[in-house]
Order: sequence, then structure tokens, then C-alpha cells
Amino acid sequence: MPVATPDPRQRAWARFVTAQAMLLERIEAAFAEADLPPLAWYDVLWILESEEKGWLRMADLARKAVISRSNVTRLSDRMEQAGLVARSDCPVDGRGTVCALTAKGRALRAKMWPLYKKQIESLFGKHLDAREAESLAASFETMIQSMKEETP
Amino acid sequence: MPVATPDPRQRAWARFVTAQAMLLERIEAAFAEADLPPLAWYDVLWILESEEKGWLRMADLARKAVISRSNVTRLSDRMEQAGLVARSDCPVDGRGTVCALTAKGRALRAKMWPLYKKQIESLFGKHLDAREAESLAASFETMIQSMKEETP
DNA sequence: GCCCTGTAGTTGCAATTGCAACTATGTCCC
DNA sequence: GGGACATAGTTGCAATTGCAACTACAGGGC
Repeated sequence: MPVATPDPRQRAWARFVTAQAMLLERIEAAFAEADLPPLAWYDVLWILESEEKGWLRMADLARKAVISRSNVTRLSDRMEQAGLVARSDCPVDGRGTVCALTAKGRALRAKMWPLYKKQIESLFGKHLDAREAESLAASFETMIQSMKEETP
Repeated sequence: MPVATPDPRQRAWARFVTAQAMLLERIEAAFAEADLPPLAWYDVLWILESEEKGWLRMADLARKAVISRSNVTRLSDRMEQAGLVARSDCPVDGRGTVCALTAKGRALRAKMWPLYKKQIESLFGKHLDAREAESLAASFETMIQSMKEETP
């Protein structure tokens, strides 16, 4: 990732990559230090909690969490063992499995959020004014949308 | 990462996390498909090439690439085996090791760049105008700086 | 010079990840 | 209804990563 390049887009990319690595590293460290599970667990819990129904098919969960199919399987293996989610056969598709949030999972997410929020604010949000944050959110949203459509 | 939250900073963070995962996934896939090494290799090659001297102490390389100490060791093990870098004892510090770019490493970076550039442009740069790119680069730069200073 | 403490890099080991099978089921078409 | 083909999820295996020792050397105080 060129740094001396005059192209602002490439500069933006270079900073993005570095910032991304540093931010996630710090946040994971903060969770670990507080004896909390990794960010990926939070992500899954939040995704499920955001669903009205409280559950999701494995493949949908994978897509929303942006992780591979085998990765969701393993991740939910561990989370199920910890009692945070519960899997069961999908009633409408014999091949499918649904992954549902448990009360314990909901509680853990709630417990993790204050720390996560604090980290987001102090490492990330603090350096953005409302205007920049909106713009950044919009830009990333466009990229995400475009990548999603890429292979529909 | 709350999505329905009204706070634009949290929205920005949520999109950032998702975009980051998708972007890196796509780029890694593009490299893999072209039978090229992963992004981390490119990073190391570029970091070394950006140094006037063409080499760096292991710890500095780790810091610049934002990876752990043991990770640089392993990464440079593999890259050295591939002939892309060469390690030797540091002349001024008996404990140290320097990692230097080889001609082959330089060549590989040059070979990877066009594809990488294409990906950056089509997935990321395309969705930013110059103004947004500048702003984004500046914001991330601030975050990076702040995190670096955090533990000096 | 010698001891004590700190730093550089590496390595062992356990955990996580990715890719390529593999199994089971659904869907389409005849 | 039966077979071909696609899809959902899981699993084996190899590669990568992270953390905690561990070794080797540096630097300061005596």
C-alpha cells in the first residue's frame, strides 16, 4: 500500500488497512483483558439479536457476519457449548439449521456492549465529527452494497 | 455493532467493520486466484521497499506491518524460504536481526501491484471522490497516530 | 569484571481459520 | 416416481495465528 503516492484514494486505502489492523487489535485486547470473548462472538450475538425472530439460518448468519460457512459452523459450535446460542433443524428445509439466540447469549451481549462502546468511542468515534462519520458510513455502505451485488 | 443506532459514529463503525471484512476477503481471493501470495506478503515487501536502506529490524517490521513479533518471525521464515527477503544478524546489536528485501522480493511486489491496485480501485477507490478520500485518509491517520502514542 | 534487569527474536503448543471433500436433502425435468 | 444437479451444513486436514516460555545479548550499577 503505497504511502508516498499522490493519489488520495490510495493513501486512504493504506491508512484504512493500517487503522483497521490496529483498531481490531486494540479492541480484541480490551475484550481479552476483561475476560470477555472475542469480537466475532459479539458480532454473532448482535446479528441474532437484531433479528426480530431471534434466529437465523446458518448461511445467512455467515453472510451477515462476513465469515465463511465452515467458520460459522465452528463458531456456533463453541458458542452453543457456552450456552449462548442454540441450534436446531430448520422446520421448512430438511437440510437447514437455524441458530437462535439464548437468554444467556442476550445477557452476554449486553455485558460486552459497554466495553465495546467505550473502545469504539475512544479509538474511533473520538476522531470523527458527526459530518465525517456520516460521510464515512455512507461511503462504506456504498462499497458493501456494491460488493454484495457483485455476485448475487 | 449496532445498526439501528442513531449515533452516526456507531453506524460508521458498524459499516467499517463489515466493509473491512468484505474488502480484505475479496482482495485475498483475487491474489489467490492469480496464484499470488497473500496480502500480508505484499505488505512486508512494500514496507521494506519503502525504506531507503531496504531493510528493517524485525521489531520495526512488526510494528509497521501491525503484526505480532512471533508473526513476523514466521512470516519472514516463509518469505525467506521463497527468496523474497534475507535475514542476517544486526551488526550493531548482537541480539538483533535485520530483514532485507531481495531482488526477487522487489520483483514480486512489482508483479503484485497491478492486481492489487486494480482491486483497490474497483472495490474501494471507485466509491470515493477525491474530497472524501482525503478526509478518510486524514481521519484514519489521526486514529493511527493516537493509537501509536497511546503506549509510547 | 559481575550481577541484575530489560530487550530482540525465536519456538512450542493450543486455538482458529480456510479449503476441499463429504453427507443429506431439496428441486427440476422427464 | 426416478435420476441429475444444486444447496445446506459439517468435517478432515493443513496452514496460520497468538500466547507464553525460552535463549541470547545489552546496559547500568557496584
